[in-house]
Amino acid sequence: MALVEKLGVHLEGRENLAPVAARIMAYVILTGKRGTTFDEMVTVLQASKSTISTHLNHLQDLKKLEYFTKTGDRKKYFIINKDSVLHHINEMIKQWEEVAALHKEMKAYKEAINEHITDEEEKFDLTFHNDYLRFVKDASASIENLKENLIKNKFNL
Amino acid sequence: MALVEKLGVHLEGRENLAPVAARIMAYVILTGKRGTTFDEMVTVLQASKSTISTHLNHLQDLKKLEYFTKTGDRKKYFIINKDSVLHHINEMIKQWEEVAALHKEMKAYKEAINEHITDEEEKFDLTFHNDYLRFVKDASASIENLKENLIKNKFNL
DNA sequence: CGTTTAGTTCGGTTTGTTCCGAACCTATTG
DNA sequence: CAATAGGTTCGGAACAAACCGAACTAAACG
Repeated sequence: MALVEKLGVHLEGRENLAPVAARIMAYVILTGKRGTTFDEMVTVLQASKSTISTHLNHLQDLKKLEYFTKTGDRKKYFIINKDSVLHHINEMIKQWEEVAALHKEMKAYKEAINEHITDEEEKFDLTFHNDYLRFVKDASASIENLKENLIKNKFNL
Repeated sequence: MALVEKLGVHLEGRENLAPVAARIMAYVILTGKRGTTFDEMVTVLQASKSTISTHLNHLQDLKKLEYFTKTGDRKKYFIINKDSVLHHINEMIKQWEEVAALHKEMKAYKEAINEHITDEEEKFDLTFHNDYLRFVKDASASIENLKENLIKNKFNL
């Protein structure tokens, strides 16, 4: 349980989730493949049914959780999304593309203004955006690479 | 101003900053090296002096902003921290180290439990943590690499 | 030494988030 | 068909954050 809390705090900041939502994730991760049920979470996390219900649905919408069932059993057994690592990588790539697009827009804005300025000293310095763009480009490339490797490894096992 | 808002929204989510704090960052970035003053931000961002003051100090504590002065002028001219790209990279590395440490702790916890389980089927599956650890390790390595390159380029210019 | 400039501090209001309980829904079971 | 299991939905309470205005400080100017 100490680990659940610790991991919970981490996830709360990192993925910005509500406290209970983060604890659900933490608990599900630490429970592993046996899966955990709605009732178990209500008991163990000491939260109300409504809170668990809401967050559980939200986490499924975000594709962070999924569940399996057992024949002759109405309960759902929640586990983390099987390709959450891959999903996470894709999210990162998407975010970095967004950042790159923003920097390009800012650069274009500054370049447009620079055209109307004669004094070289007054002109916008673009190195910040250039540095950032290179950084993002390289970072994206290496993440993309990791993604490929991960996919390969998945099918070679 | 549309760009300030757009970039503001982005920074708000990404660095989790308060709305006005994010807009300050956005405005400072888009103003560039000429720098922007307290008063200018009060006017242009349409926020109170107290709000600007508080956030400005907070952003300086976080090393996101710094200022320069002009002789015979009491105002401070705010600009983004000169090595914010580097700072950002270091933050990322630190965060990933944290993630790695957590995964190691979870793995250790699961391994300890596995020892007391005889049925192979019931044992915790550790591939998730192993995948994640490899991912983090590789990601850290490539970011570390980018950092080196960036530093080299800075001094070769 | 009174006034202006540049900014800080504090208390309070507004706004937003997070969680809960109670009522409700829909299968299944005795 | 009443009861139970396994949830969902909604209104509101409790708490936290973000922001503001007013009063304040500290340096510099006239």
